[in-house]
Amino acid sequence: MGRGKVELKRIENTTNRQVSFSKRRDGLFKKAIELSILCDVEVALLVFSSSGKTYQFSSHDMDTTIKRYRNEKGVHITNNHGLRNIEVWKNEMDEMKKTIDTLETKHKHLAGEDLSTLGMKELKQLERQLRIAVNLVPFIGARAYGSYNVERTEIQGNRNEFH
Amino acid sequence: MGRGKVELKRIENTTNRQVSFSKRRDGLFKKAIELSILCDVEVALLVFSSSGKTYQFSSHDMDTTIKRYRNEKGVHITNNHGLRNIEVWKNEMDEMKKTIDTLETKHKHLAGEDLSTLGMKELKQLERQLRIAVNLVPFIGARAYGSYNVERTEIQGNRNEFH
DNA sequence: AACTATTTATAAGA
DNA sequence: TTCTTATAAATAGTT
Repeated sequence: MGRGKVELKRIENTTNRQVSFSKRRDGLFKKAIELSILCDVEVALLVFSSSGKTYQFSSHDMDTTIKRYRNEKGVHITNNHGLRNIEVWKNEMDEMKKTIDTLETKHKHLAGEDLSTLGMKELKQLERQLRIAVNLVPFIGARAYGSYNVERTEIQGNRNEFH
Repeated sequence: MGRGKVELKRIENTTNRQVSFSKRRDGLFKKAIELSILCDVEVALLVFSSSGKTYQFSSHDMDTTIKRYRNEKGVHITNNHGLRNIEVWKNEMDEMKKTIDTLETKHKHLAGEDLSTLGMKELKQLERQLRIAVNLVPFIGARAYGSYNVERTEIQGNRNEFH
């Protein structure tokens, strides 16, 4: 729209380019403002000149508009990715919680607590394991420290039988 | 530029407003593209229609351009909120990992494994705990099942003493 | 979605 | 630069 048509490519003449920039920049901002008012929409426009100057317009609030853009983008790309990662993390944490639960239960059983939840079979197995361990401890102790006094506690299971 | 001049205010007729939006939006994006190419400058344009659709153009890269804007504006107040949450999660997971490690080690000790890492004091304590447990099991078994045959395994610690 | 009468933007010239 | 002006481009209202 001028005395001659212009090709859509960088204007090589520096002066012409700068003059065109000035005119077209003003025009663009005017159009952006018009669009936002006439059509009642949210518009944000950022222009950085090659000399480093910043020109901006935002019909609402630049940061809010940028956030809105980021959110919409994020929902598409980042969020899917991020959510999936979070999902993985959650699962990992759930697994860890289960592991901790299992270990705590086993630990309690080996410490003679909460045995009422065990069946006969499990109890027998636990007893066997405890007997092996209780025999192993003084053996290891002796090997490690030479002198190792075993506890004098009576082993109840050796004296009493239940039928 | 049409059959009539338009006042710079919201077009009240919905149809007209939407048609104008469509035409002017296309025009604005065209102008933005032309400016960036002809004058070789960085341009970013965001438009959100009232119906929620997002239209965007950026001559370089939207995120880079937004960052450039933020830098110039000195807005370094990024959302550390999300990162902080992730940090909390990470710490929580680290704690859980530690808990699992500890429980696994204890579990091994109670099962008579890895005892060489224990000192004399810990060995004695472990032995005491095991004796209590091994006595407790048949007692619980009898209470729960009435008839409970104790294992016949000899308790080594009862026969041998280490000095 | 096309058309077209007008307005608006702007390239080149002064 | 800024102003002017011829012409290209955009678009409001119409079909």
